[in-house]
Amino acid sequence: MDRGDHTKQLILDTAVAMFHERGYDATTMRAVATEAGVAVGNAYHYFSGKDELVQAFYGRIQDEHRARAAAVLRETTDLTARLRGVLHAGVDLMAPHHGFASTFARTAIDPASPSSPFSAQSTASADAAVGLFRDVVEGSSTTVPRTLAPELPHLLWLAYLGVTLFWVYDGSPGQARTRALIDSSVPLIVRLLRLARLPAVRSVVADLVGVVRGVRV
Amino acid sequence: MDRGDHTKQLILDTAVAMFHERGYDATTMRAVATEAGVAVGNAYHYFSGKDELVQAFYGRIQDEHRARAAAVLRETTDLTARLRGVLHAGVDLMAPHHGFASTFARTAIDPASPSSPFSAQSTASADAAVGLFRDVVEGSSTTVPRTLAPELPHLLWLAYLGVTLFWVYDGSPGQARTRALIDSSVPLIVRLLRLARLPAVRSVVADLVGVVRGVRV
DNA sequence: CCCGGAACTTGAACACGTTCAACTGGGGGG
DNA sequence: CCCCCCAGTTGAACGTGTTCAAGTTCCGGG
Repeated sequence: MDRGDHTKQLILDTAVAMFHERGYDATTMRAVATEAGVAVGNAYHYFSGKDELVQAFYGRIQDEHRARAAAVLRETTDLTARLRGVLHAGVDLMAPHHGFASTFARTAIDPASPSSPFSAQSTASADAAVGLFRDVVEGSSTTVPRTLAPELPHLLWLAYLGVTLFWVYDGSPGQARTRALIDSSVPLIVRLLRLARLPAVRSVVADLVGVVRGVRV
Repeated sequence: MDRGDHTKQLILDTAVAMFHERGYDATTMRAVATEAGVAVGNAYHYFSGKDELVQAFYGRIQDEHRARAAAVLRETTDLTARLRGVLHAGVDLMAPHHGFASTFARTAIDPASPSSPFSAQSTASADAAVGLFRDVVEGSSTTVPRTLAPELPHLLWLAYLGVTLFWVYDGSPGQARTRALIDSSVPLIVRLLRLARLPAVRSVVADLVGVVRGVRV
């Protein structure tokens, strides 16, 4: 633990508090530095830019999500409940921060940004996320068709990203529509998995797996 | 035609040229104004900000896409060919601008931005796009299941947005992977439409339609 | 011919994110 | 005990997007 770690946390906490109070754009680096009692240049000693403050904050949420998801997975082996629980846990955690969610989406969408889910810098956290959905599936009482099994965790991760994107756009009170989306689409996904066993559907699923495999980097 | 329309076009043309030469960030409003032979304030008289230059440029591409798509639809009634043709036309048009595509994605992803596909300002162009996919389906020789028909154009538009997002991330030469994605997923979509008639699949489709209807604004 | 106003044009000024050369202080080697 | 080193810290300075009060040009009506 270096000398400056306390300062770093202080700056981050101050920034997050101000993001909530005023929003991202209205929070200036000067104001964050002043409020935290440091010089503006010092903030840049710990964070390479304003974006990185948001990234660091999102990193905290991801850690917390993994922890809460693990708790959910300990409770049940029902696939629907597991998937639903993990997705809801994510939405629960992000809910207080919906106000500046669009800011994070804006930087995350840029393929060149380190905070993009598909960037080299995010490989570790992306792998962790895919691993989480692997746990969701493998620890469940539902057996997944062989052809689909290897791709399913990655597919569910993409679905989670999609839900997150929907959440960003969701202006309904308490993001109720995102909750509704999860509650209606999770059972649907599980039903689709059962359907994938039908002979008539199988070859389509095989092709679908091929497409998804092609999308992977 | 107002007095200043020529100036407006000149500024936009200059900006687009400079975006290609130097990229978005390295193109300053001062440089655009100087190069176009106007004062910086004048550029702001015609465009409310740097974003709007990109938006205006994208508007041009959308118009061109509609025109080329119409040409494709005149040629064939085969649904696969129609859908494939319309998607490829879009990728063809955007191809020369892949370099600063991420810039556009960055502003378009913000729900508060006028250039977001889901914003109030984009309603007209979104309706036009959904209408385009309605033409794709209705002018084809394939008959679509009744339950699915009302939602299909909107669904295909969302798929198109997805393809566009994939294209933004596609670093392969000539965005070949996006082409491959289109070529493999379009026949898959058409097969899924046929599959939707199976009694065992029907109720799932009904639920799927319900989810999609819930996603709509 | 003149005048009023609207469209158009100007560039200095502002606040911002970011950089960087200079400074400080405390801990470890001589 | 001293000195040196470097992580930690400073704030002025740079270039940016954007604003705005002030000018200029142009057209239509009196």
